[in-house]
Amino acid sequence: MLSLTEENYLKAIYHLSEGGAKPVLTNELAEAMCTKAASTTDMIKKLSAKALISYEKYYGVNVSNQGKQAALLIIRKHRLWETFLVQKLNFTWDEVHEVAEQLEHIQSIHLIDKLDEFLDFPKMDPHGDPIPDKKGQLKLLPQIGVDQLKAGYEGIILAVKDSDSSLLKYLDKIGAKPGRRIKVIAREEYDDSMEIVIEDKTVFVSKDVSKNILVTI
Amino acid sequence: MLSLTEENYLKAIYHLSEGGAKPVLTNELAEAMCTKAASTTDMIKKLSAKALISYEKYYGVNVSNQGKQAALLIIRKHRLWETFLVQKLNFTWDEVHEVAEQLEHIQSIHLIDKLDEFLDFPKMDPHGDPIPDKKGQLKLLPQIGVDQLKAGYEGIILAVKDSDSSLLKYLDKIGAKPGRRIKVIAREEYDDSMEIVIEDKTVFVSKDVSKNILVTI
DNA sequence: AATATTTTTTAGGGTAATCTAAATTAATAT
DNA sequence: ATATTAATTTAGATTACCCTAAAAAATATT
Repeated sequence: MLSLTEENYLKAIYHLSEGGAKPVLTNELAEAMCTKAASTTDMIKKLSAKALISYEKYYGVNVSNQGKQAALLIIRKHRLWETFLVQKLNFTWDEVHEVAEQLEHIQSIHLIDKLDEFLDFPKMDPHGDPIPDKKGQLKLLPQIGVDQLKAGYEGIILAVKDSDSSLLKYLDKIGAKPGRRIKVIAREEYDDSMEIVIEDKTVFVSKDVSKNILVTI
Repeated sequence: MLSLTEENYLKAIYHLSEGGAKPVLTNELAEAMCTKAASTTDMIKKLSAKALISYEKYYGVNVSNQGKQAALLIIRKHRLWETFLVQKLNFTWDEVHEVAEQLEHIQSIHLIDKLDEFLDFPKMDPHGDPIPDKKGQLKLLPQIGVDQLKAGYEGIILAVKDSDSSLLKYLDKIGAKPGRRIKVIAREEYDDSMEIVIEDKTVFVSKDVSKNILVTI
C-alpha cells in the first residue's frame, strides 16, 4: 500500500517520463512536486525500494512495469472522478482538478469499478484525456496541436494541454471542449495566429492558445 | 484547516459526547481511536488550542460550538457519501462504511453541496441516521429500540445502532432496513426475545438484535 | 485517614516527510 | 587536462503523530 505522498510522487514521475525514453531527473521531479531536491532523493529511494521505479545515483529514474500499473490506476481514478464531477455534479471544467487530486487517493478498487460502471465506462475525461480501463490499458488516438494544422483542415478536439486556470476558462468561453469539431479557416504566417471555427463559432486565437488545443484528424 | 487525524478525533469526541452531558474521558477516547492514552492527551491539547473542544486536565473534554459545527460537517459528508454509494453505485449496506470513512475527509464544500443536490437533499443515510443540512442542522425523530416495545406496537425503522458487520448482514437478511414497517407480535418475558414482523416477514430475534433496531412510533 | 489502585499526564523516543547546509559527483569551460 | 559550475546526495534538524515508561493526580479500599 502506498502513502498519499508516494502516490503523488509516482504519478509525477510517470507523467514526466511519458513519451520520453530519457530518465526523470531529480531536480525536474522536485520542481514538479514543489519540494526540494533533497526531499526528492529520499522519496526516490523509497519508491525504488518498493520496486516501482529503477534508480541509478546521479543518473535518474525510470518507472518499472509495476510502477506503471500503479500510476495508471491513480490516473484512472483521477479521470473517472473528473468525469463524475462534470457529468453528474455539473462542475465546470476548470473546477474539477483540485478535487480530483484528493479523490484519486481513495483506496477501494470496488468503488472505482462501480463508478466506472455508473458513468457507463467512459473512454475520455472532460479534458479529453484517455481513461485507463480496469486492466490499466490506455487507448490513444493520434493527436496534434491546432497550431500544426494548415488552413482548411479540421479535426475533433481531444484535449487541452495546459492546466492553467485562466487558459481553461478562456477555452471554455470559446467552446473549445473535447469532442467538439474544429476547423482552421486561415493562418497568419507572421505570428501563427489563426482564424478557427469551433462548432459554429468563429474565433481568432494566438499560437499560445492554438498549440494547447489538441485534436485528432 | 484540520488534518485528517484531527478530524477523526473530533468526530469521535462528538459521537462519544452525544446525548450525555458528561465530559469525554481520555481513556474512552483512546479506545475509540485505537490509540494509547498518551497520544490522545497530545491530540486533546491540539484540538483545545484550536478551540474545537474545551479541556480541563484530569477531568475530560467537551465539544465547543465551533467543534460541533466542524463535527457535523464531517458527519454530513460521511452520510451523504454513504447515501451516494448505496443509491447510485449499488453498494450493499455493509460495504459503505469503510469507503465513506475516507471520502468524508475530502476538502470541498462545493463538492458536498453539489452531491447533496444530486441526491435530492436526502434527510437520512442508508442506516437511517439523519443527515445534517448545509447549516449543520439535524432533524431528529424520537427513536426507541425495538426491545422497548410491547406486543402489538409498531413503528418505522429509523436506524440500526451497532456497526458490526455480521450484525448488519443479519439485519439485511431479515429485511431490517430504515424506512420499513415493523410490528411486535409477542415478547418472551424470560429472555426478552421477540416475534416481530418486518413488512410481511415474521422473524424471531434475541434482545441483542432487537435493541439495535431503532424505530419511531 | 492512610494506603492502594486507576486514570491521566509528562518525558523521552521513533517514523514519515519535509527542510537547509555541506559534501560529493558529473558536466562544462577554459 | 584541469578548473569551475551545476546537479545530486548526504547529514542533521523539524513537525505531526504515534509509542513506552515514569510521574502525578484522582478515586477507591481498608
